[in-house]
Order: sequence, then C-alpha cells, then structure tokens
Amino acid sequence: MEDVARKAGVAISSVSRVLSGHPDVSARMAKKVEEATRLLGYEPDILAQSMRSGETRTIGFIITDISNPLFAQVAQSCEQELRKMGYSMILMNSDGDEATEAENFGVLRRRRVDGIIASLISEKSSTVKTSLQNLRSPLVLLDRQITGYEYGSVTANHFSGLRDAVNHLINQGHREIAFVSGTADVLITRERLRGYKKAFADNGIPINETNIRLGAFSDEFAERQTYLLFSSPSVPTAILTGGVGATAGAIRALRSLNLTIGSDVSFIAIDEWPMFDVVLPQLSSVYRDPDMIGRESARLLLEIMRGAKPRKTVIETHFIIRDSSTNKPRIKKQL
Amino acid sequence: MEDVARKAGVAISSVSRVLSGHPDVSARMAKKVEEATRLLGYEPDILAQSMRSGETRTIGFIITDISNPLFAQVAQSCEQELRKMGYSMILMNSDGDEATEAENFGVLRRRRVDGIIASLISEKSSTVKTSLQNLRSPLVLLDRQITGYEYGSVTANHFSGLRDAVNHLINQGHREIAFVSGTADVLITRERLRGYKKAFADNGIPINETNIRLGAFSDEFAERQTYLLFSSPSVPTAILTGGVGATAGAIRALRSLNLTIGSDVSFIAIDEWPMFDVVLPQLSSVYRDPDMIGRESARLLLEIMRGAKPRKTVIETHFIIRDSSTNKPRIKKQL
DNA sequence: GATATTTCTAGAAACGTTTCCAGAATTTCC
DNA sequence: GGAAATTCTGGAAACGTTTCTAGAAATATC
Repeated sequence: MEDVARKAGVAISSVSRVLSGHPDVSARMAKKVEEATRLLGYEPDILAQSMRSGETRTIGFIITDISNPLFAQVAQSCEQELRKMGYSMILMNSDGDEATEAENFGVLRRRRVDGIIASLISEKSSTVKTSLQNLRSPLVLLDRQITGYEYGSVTANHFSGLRDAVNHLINQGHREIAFVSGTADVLITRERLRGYKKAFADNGIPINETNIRLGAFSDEFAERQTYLLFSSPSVPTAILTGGVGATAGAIRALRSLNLTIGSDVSFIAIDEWPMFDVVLPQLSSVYRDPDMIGRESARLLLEIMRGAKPRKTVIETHFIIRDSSTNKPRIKKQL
Repeated sequence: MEDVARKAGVAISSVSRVLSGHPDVSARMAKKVEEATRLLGYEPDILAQSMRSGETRTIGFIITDISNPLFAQVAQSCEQELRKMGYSMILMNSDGDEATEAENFGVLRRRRVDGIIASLISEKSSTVKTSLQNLRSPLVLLDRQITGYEYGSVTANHFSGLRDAVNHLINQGHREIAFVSGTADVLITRERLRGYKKAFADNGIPINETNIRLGAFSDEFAERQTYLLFSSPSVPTAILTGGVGATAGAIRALRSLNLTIGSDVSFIAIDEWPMFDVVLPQLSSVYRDPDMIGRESARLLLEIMRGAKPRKTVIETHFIIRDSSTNKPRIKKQL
C-alpha cells in the first residue's frame, strides 16, 4: 500500500479511501491511485482490514459431520450465498463430540467471525450452553431450539411431514409403526415425534411405545434398533427412519433379516439426499429442500448481522408417496 | 491483554511470552499471568496473532462442489486432520466455473491462508494458471497435474483400477465397453482412460472409440451420453462410469431404456460414496478411500508448509467385483 | 480580490498481538 | 562480598489496514 502511495505520489490514506470507495475522492486522485494499483498488482490484505475494521467477513459453519450428504448440500448452498455477499465460510465438524463442538465455538470466537451457523449436537449439553454464553457473534441454529440466548433459526417442519406420513400408513391399515431416529435432545427429533403422535391421536389409535426408538443419528444405532424391533415376537409392519444414517442402518437391518421393503415392511425415509431418486427410487419419504435451508440460513444470518431482530424461519416438508409404503400390512412374517 | 498485564502487575510483553510458551519465563511470572488470564477469562485474538506472526493457521479448500458425497467425505477427514494440528479450513465451491475458481484463489491469497488444497476444474485453463502464478502459499492438488508450478499432489491410482476393471469385463466376454467420464482436461480422467486402453491392448483387442464419452462430471452429461450409446444400433454390453455424477446419470439413462443392470448391461462404477453398499449393493466398483485422501492431503500440505519438498502421493484403488458385472454379455436387447 | 465555504488530502493514531532490544534482577564464582 | 555471567522483564516498534483530525486547495460569494 505504501508502494502504491509512493508510485501514485499521494498519501497512504488517500489510497485507502480510493480503494474502499470513500466518497471524498477527486476523479484525478482516483485515476492516479487505480493506475498505480494496477501497475503494481496490489491487493488489499483482508487480515489487516479485519484487524482495523472489526469485520472479518468470515462466518463459521459448525456441523456434526459434513459427510452426511444432506448437510453437504446445505453447506454448499449456504457457502454459495455467503460468497455472493463477500463472506468466506470456515467449516468445522464436531464429530458428534460435545468437547469438540465447544472447542470449535472457541476457535470461531477467537477468530472473531462475524457470525455462526450451527447444528448443535444437543440442546441440553452444559458445555454448549457456556460456549454460547461467551459468544459475541450472531448465531443461526439449524433445527435446534435453546433458551437463554438470542438466535435466529431455520427449522424444517417435520411435525406436519411426520403427521402426514403416519396418517398415510394408518390409512393403509398399519398399527405397529416403528420410528427410529436420533436423540430427543434436539428439536428436530421432538417435532418428528410430535407429528408421529399427532397422527395416532387424530385416528384414535393407541401408541405402542416400544416402537419408538430414539437415541442417535448414526447408522449403527438405527441398524441395531431396527434389527431388535423386527426380530422380536411382535414385529412392526412399517418403519419410519429419521435421517440419512437411520435410513441406511434400517435398510441394512431389514436386508439382514431377509425382509423385503415394500412388501414385508412398509418403509418411509425422513430426509432425502443427492441422487436419492437414483439409488432408492422406490422409497417414500418426507422431503425438505436442502438448498433452501442453506440459502435461508445464510440470508438470515446476514440479516441479523446487519442488525435485524433474529427471526425463526420454517422450511416446509413434503410427504412423497412412492412404492415402499403402498402395500397393506403383513401381520406376521412367514418363516 | 493489557488488562491481564495490569491485573498481574507485569508488562504486556511478559503476558505474551507466558501465553505463547516462550522459554524465558520464570515460574513465578508464569503463575501470576496464568492466574490473571483465568480470572479475566482472557483469550488471545487469532487475527492479531496472524497479523503479527504472518501465520493465519488457516487453509483453503477449493472444490467443484461439496455436495458430491465423495468429496464431502474427503473434506471431512481433511478438516479433522487440520483441526488436530490447530488449523481451520475455509471451504469454497467453484461450482464448475473457472471465473469463480480464480476468484476463490484470489480471496484465499488476500486472506493470506497458510496453504491451499484444491481440485481444479481444468488443468488447461489460463485463468487458473495465472491464479497459481500469483499464489504465495503452498499448494496440494487432488488428482490434478500441472506444469510450471511447484505443488504437492494426492492422486488416486485409477490407471490400475480401470485396467483391472476392464480386464475383468473382457474376460467375461465383453468387447463393446462404454466409458463415460469427465473432461480429459484433468489428470484423473486421463489416467482412467490410460487404464481402459491398457486392458484392451494387453488383450490384443481393438477399441471402438465411439464407446468413449469424455466431457463433464455432471449427471446430465452422463445420462445423455449413456442414453445415446444404448439407444444406438450398436449397443455396448457393458459400461464404466467415472465419478458419482456419472454413475447416477448412467443409471437413470439405463432405467429409462428399460435395461436391467447386471443382466442386460454389465455395470462398473468408478468411485463409491458413503452408504454405497446400502443403496447400490450389487454394483461392482473401482474404490478409493476418501478418508485416506483427505487425511493424506492435509498431512502433505502441513509437511510442505514446514518446508519439506513437495511430494506426490498415490492412493491405491481397488476393483471390487459385485453382481453388476458378472453376467455374460447380451449382444442385442430383445425389444 | 478578499473572505467564506466546500472539497480534498496528508499525517498519525489505532486495532491486538509478537518480538527486538536494552536494562534490571538474580545467580554463580572466586 | 563484589564482579561476571546468566536469567528475566519492560518498553517500543512492527504487522497492513482504516479513520480521525487538521489543514491545504479549490470553488463560491460578495
């Protein structure tokens, strides 16, 4: 910058003013500086700009695991949107570990990011609570709900999605409907559960609580629980799986039990992911648009950063009927 | 920091020395400073540290599209490895657009990242060339090869993978083997092509060049080309698809033509992705370990950043035989 | 043409660290 | 116990910008 100033024969401050679009600049000055800038190939240092201005033009994206293809798509559209507005995105996986998550929040704070978009592991964790208390930047949560902290949120309406899906199954004659999903420590699971229960209530049908298996989003958990459910004496006739991992785990378990999806068992996946239609063309699902989620979370965060009051955005879900859930229930598997 | 110094009754420089683990610090001083730090909840500002030290402890990760689940997994393991070493990762999608890619390189340069891991759109592009010339940080390329610039690289050995896969098909009696993959402007495609040709040469069989369709990694391209190939008078009896998108597109096309994979057409996918075994259990594939790729690229970059001479790492691939490629060729589809 | 007003420019301080340098305090040695 | 060697500490400069302040130049007004 000093070099540019010398080359243009002006002061450093004048160079800054030209380059940052300050109004008090004469045409002659602007031309001189731009010429010198071009000649020397000068580029402003974002670090120093941040240092002085207090804005880093960086936002943090904390997620359990980017290798979940649904979230990869969310991250992509989010990054696109942020980039369009001149922001860069720091990606951090918390690997399902609360200590790592807290550590990640700490790093983002010390990096003075302008904002954070996060999908917390658990809303109950005390480590996360303190992480957030110490936070200085605006926050947008994905499918989470916490108290005692102001934040924006983007949430999928899984209540209506699940309600519609379970209604559909009940109409087909199903009564024993398995529901395998992640921990109830996060809003998304509770909303799914609420939808599940609502459908039963609306139809005046009692719920068999053993069919509900909430614990972890991993495929291992889902595989184990599905196996247990469908190898027990009272086999469910249908299953709903909450999330990419759960769907994968459940399919594995059913396959190992030689149960055919769509005939032996009705199957509805919650969440799709890229190429879902190609790889699992027959699977009914509760769909939410990941691009919309990513885009919306970015926009919402920028809005809050500009001083707007944090909003809560709801993304609608759609129950999509395919072959895997149109069969009538088979009460007992023939051995 | 000033507050800490005041509270501890020492100079700012002493605080810095204690916190950054400088050797010239007495035990008494260390204790005083640590106590004051704890009491005030002080945390050093990474921005200011970077400003002064010249190290940002940030690396850039440039990729066509993180929503490709294979690359999402690469990104994840890469980020894990970098985080372990105290680095943060800035993720940038270039969206398949050369101008965006160049812009991303520019932003990373102005952010003074300590290093970059990138999967270039094209090795031939002139915009990329100039981007790299202006780069100041070490670079690791994924499956790419360029000239006139020093860089480390992590490359999958698709030569041997494709050779083995095509050999296998030829042994089953196939002669007309379609190969649909991305542009030949990048090393990975050329290596795949080399493996394909080698197998034919080793078996003394001439290649029908119309079976080779190289152009883009998108599923649209693959779908179109597969459709054209398999609806032409001379239908191939087997197909190899290069990359996640190509596999998806080809499956779509074959499905629309009512051709059954594993009986009407032999199918070998190049690349797997998370849950591949669940969603496409019967598909033979050429496999490379994405976690290894991510981990290795991070380690290699850190190594170069510490002053090591850039290396080229090769990740071995494995041809995995499953049901989709064990049928004998059907010369003509019955209509 | 002199003064008042407006527009533009230069210099310097500030952002929060690290690190150089010099000097103070402590230890070692005879 | 005093000089020399060693260890430790404080002050200040530096990293590359932006922004404040004040003053210079240009324009407007009478």
